[in-house]
Amino acid sequence: MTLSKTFDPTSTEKRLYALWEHNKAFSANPENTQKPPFSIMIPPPNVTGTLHMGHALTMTLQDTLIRWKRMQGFDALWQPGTDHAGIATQMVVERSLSSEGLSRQSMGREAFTKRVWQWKEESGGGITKQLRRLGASLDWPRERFTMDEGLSRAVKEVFVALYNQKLIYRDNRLVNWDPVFKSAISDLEVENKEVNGSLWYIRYPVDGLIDTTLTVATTRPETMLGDVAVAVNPEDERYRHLVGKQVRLPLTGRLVPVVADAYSDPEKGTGAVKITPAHDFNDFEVGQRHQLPMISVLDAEARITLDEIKEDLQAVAGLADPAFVNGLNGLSREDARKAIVAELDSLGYLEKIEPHRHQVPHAERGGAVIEPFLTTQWYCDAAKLAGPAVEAVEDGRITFIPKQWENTFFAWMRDIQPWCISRQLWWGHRIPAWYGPDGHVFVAHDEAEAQTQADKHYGCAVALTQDEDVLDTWFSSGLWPFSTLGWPDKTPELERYYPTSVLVTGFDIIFFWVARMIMMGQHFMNDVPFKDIFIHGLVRDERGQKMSKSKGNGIDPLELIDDYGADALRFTICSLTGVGRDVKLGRKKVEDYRTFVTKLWNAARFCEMNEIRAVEGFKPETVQSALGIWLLSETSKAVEDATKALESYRFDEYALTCYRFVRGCFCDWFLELAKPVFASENQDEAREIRHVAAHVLGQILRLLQPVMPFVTDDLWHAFGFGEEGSLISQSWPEPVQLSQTDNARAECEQMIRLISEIRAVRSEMNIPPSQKVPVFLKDASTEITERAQRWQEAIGRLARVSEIDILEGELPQGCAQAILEEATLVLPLEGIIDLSTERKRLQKELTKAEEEEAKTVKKLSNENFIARANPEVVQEMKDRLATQKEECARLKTALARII
RNA sequence: GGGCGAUUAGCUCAGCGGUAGAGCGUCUCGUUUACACCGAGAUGGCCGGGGGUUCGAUCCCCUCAUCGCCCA
Repeated sequence: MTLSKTFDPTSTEKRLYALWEHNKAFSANPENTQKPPFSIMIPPPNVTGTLHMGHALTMTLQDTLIRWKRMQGFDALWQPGTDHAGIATQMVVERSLSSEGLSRQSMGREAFTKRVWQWKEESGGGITKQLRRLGASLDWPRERFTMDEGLSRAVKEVFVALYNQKLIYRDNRLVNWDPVFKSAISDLEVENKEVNGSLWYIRYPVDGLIDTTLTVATTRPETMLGDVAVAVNPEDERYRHLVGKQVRLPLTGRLVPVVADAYSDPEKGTGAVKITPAHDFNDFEVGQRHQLPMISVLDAEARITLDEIKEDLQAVAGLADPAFVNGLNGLSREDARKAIVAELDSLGYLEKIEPHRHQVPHAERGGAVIEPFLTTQWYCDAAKLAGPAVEAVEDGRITFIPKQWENTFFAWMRDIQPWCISRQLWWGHRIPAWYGPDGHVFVAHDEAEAQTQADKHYGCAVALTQDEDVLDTWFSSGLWPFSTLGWPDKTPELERYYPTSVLVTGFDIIFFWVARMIMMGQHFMNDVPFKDIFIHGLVRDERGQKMSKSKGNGIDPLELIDDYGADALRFTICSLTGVGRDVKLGRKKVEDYRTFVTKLWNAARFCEMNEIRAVEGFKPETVQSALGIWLLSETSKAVEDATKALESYRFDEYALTCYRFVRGCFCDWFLELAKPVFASENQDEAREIRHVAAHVLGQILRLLQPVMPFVTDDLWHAFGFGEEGSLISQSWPEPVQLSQTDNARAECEQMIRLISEIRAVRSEMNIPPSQKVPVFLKDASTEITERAQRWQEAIGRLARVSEIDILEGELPQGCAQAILEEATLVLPLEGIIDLSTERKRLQKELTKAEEEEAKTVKKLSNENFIARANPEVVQEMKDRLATQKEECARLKTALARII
């Protein structure tokens, strides 16, 4: 076959991916005990999700690792799947219902759930198709979904077990409440946003002291209906005399105590703070410390409700009017606030209003202002589960890369709060708890089991009703590393792939997901879920801005793949993934790295044109030519570096190593130096160089397969290395140890330096490449001379040299000169160059060389250096000085020769 | 307020005790049998400021500044 002029990513990607899938090239094989296992769990994307750059980043890294390990001979499992994303999915389906004039309430739970499943089958999981476009080699037949039967069984099993172990319980406490969804949400799903608000200063009359008021400052005046105390700092002299007294609340007329509590900050506001335990997390704790009642005055939709206070409303002239308060019933938070502030103002209890910037909690999804809300929810005792999870990281069974994330993990785990696991949604794992007529709870795997428990408990048959709520999506995600492998059954997969090898994810879900997997894994599997955790950064745009829909600065990875190919995108991502750094990615970067794909393609075309084909049984040890040995040893170095880079998750170094080797070594030097060999009479050498080229091209394709799977496989097949689609299952290259490479290396490196020197002189002297120039060697060793003779053809082509010879006698007029070790390269250019330019050029070189020499001299003249530094370093400096001195001397001589 | 990270060439980033590097950009030259999605060459840096440790600091320690993230 003949390679087309350019690489066509689109058709190649489509063809190869289908072929790989057809060949089951991504399949793990738990029965194959010959190979050691290596496994990665995909962080399950949201089933409503579409591929964004964040996915492209994390999946590219994972795919690179899994492809690399597969080549290294591991039985590699990359476990695919998606999660059911309770809130997000329910939102999506409710939105489409509302466009049909329907609502979830009107259709009922069962019909709604059915509808969600229907949506999932038809439109959900589109991301799995998109991952294929990226080239992700996931073991698709093993794809899982958190709502699958198997995973649901795991969820029930875990819930029941934790309940029986008293690690799951019900509790009435404050939760973060989304008043739009009317559901509890996790602390972690709350985003605090700084907003411009106000601080309202309100006077509370002190009971029994005429004309004495205590002024509280608050950001939420509407909650004063539910105030149960005013707190002042016990150290605060201003208020000490008031502690133990009571104040009368404006509007409601209730009496509440003044308590001393360190929570009150004397520096903030007036130093006196109103306490509303049912509507503020800090106040809740103050309330508990002082055994204060909790009064809710907002309902599930964050509207004023008077249910708990209407009995106690008092009429106090000029202070409290029950009619006003009754009028607030059903008002939104915002409207109630306006009405209350206006009323306080007109009654004269509003002292002042100050502008105030403060944090307001918002729901991450939907964006509603979160309301702390007092409800009964299911909780998981995360503190108990955290212990063994922390230990696993402490004793090194789990390693974070980069390590500093361990501190973040520890800090959160050591102060972990009870985990609210119930959600007031319909889409998710319904809580396996049933209630008897008196509210007694029975937790069981299914209704029958609950019924049996109930029958026993009550001594007679009673009707049970199941808990309406579902579990937090992260509850099921926390089980992902073992539930996907078949737990609670003892499957071969579970036995073989748990614990998994590495988890690759972003730092934004360390708490949400990573920590929970470790807790659940330790508790139920009695082992860590993964050994390494590679935490990568976030994808940002070129200017370092976070990509977001609202900013409109996001880039669609699929568009990039369409325009530049998946290989280019993947290579760009790897190149930019340093340790612990965000990835700034723009279209331009991908465009730039695409040139590398093209370069590889063109190099391959050159090889093809020169009849370079895969050679069966090639033995690197038999290579005789300096060029061949040099390339093979450079290849070994690249293989070693690339492997080391991948071993330490240095994707940037891996990419860079390949880039430099292919471009800087293989293309720029080897192929160029090979041209004269191919053109020469020496058929033996030409054949050998062809074989070396073929071998190294094969090594390059192997090295790049993990990151650029498409173009490499295409070439692999084209060059006859193997069947189409077979590169993925080839072995990872190993460095070869050649004996006696020193001479060959020295020779090639010296000739490269020689060519570079001549090129530099020519370029600086502005000699056009079309003009060939002879080069004479002065003071050259026989070694250089012989080498230069042997490489005459190559030097001629690459340095545009007409002939290279030893300089007999004196320098001709008008020469340019360059220093190469002990030799001086002389380019006779009379009439072509301006002598003063050459003088300036040499003078500049000399100045630079003298500066370097001076540095070394300074160092060596420091007695302390000689006495205290490592002797090897001292010797190195002495050698360096000798070289520098010689170079300076030669440059001076060269300068002196210019008349 | 607490914690973490960053600060190196115009830009994006490596390096992290012993002559400051890459890619992109810029400038110059160029179409020599793979490649203009190209080649050759050059230009470009008080390695954020100050102090300390050391024979020697971009690198280790302290401190300040600026920016970013997380937690309150």
